[in-house]
Amino acid sequence: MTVVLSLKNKKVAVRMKAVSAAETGENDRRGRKASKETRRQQLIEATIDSLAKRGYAETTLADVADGAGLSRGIVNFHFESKEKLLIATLQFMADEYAAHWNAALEKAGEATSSKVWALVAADFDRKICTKRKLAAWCAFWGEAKSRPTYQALCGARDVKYQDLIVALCAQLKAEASYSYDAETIALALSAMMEGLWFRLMMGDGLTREKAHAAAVEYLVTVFPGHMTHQGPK
Amino acid sequence: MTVVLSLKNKKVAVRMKAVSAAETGENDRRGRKASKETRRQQLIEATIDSLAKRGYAETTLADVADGAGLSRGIVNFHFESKEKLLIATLQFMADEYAAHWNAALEKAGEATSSKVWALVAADFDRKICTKRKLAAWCAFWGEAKSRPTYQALCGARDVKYQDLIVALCAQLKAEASYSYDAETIALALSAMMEGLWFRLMMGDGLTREKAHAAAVEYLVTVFPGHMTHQGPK
DNA sequence: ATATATTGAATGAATATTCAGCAAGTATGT
DNA sequence: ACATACTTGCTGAATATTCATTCAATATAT
Repeated sequence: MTVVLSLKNKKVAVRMKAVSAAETGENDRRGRKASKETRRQQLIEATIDSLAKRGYAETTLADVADGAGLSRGIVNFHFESKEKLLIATLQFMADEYAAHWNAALEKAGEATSSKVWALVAADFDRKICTKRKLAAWCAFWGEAKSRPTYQALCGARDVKYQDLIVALCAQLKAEASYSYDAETIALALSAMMEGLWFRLMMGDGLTREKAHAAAVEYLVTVFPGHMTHQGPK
Repeated sequence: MTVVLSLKNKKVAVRMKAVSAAETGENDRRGRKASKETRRQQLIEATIDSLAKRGYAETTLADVADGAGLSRGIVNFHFESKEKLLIATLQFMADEYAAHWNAALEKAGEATSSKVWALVAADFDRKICTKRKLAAWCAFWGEAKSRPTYQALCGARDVKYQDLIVALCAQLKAEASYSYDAETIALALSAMMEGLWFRLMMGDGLTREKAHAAAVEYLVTVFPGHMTHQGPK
């Protein structure tokens, strides 16, 4: 009903094209099928892609939107700002990571050694340990020091995780009277896993399997009474 | 009577004093005395500051110029572009790091164990291992995967370093017939040191000393025939 | 019909880059 | 000594670019 200026005729023509192009193919992404939550998730995935491919500094909303096959303004509609999209993305990865190691802990046996083994294995699981996700983590790490919000979510292994590792190491020490300080060993172990992640991300031909093997070697060496190369005793 | 130039708020005042400053002892930075190389170095230091303080994404040429107490156009005059300034900065840090561990290796004794000990100690030396520099490294890490130029310089421990560590581990193994695979141990060791760096940078109250102690604990455990907590045997 | 999701052009803010000009030094001529 | 032209480091306003954000128009679903 609203009357349009002369210039707008062009615009309309352009839009018509875009629409008909959209109708032809993909129902899944185009069309209005997607729920709000689905669309948010789709945008988060596109953000991880962009972070992995281009790094934090080069990640633009345009790239995210393109990656999701949607239009330019879409992010500001579903998230309020770029900043909020990035925080939601980081939050998602942190939640996923935490859920993953918690699940691994559930499935592990009662024995302390089984728990430690399971936690280490979880870190090198295909689901978590992909180049794509490691690269996205690393993109955030680079910015974390100067942004409290990121820092809180980025201590990839958060306080709860770190406390757990320390407690488990202390338990192992008590069981077999190893001589080392539990906190020191726990620090060394988790630092090593982070370093292995980092190397995987940088991708010098290091594989997940080799990285896991290095971590296992460490376990066997430090906890000889509890671990073998094949698994916990 | 000396001119103080630490406060950026007084930019105008400082600029005015350029003339009189030349007369005083301040001619190192102000005035026209600074050689091209000196000025480049000054700008590189300001860049490290900015990276450490604001992260890669938030580092602007304006901030670098302000940090150096110079004018806006200065970076494009001495370096050609922002990109080239950043590469020069990374190159500087990589050179400094390499020079540092090479020097440590020189000073170390002939024994293989002394060399390994020295390399580990070098990584946690005050000169290299400051929060400022670790933060700058981390800023580059985040971007490295998507930029070949950075990636080449960022494998903080480069090919030469990695080969050296592997060779030393193999040597120790031969001397005392440890059972592990030298490459695996070398990987674990260097990954752990990188992880410790990372944690120091994130700064959860971890100190250089504690980090070094964790690395030493590892050496003692893995090479019991060669190492003690106090040093190589 | 109304509400909701989506589009994409327009806007504006941030910031890298350019460049004409200034000033401090230096060389040459008188 | 002094003057003149020339070089070099530097400045900062102007320009160009990139990109997040906004919003009116439009499409789709209920």
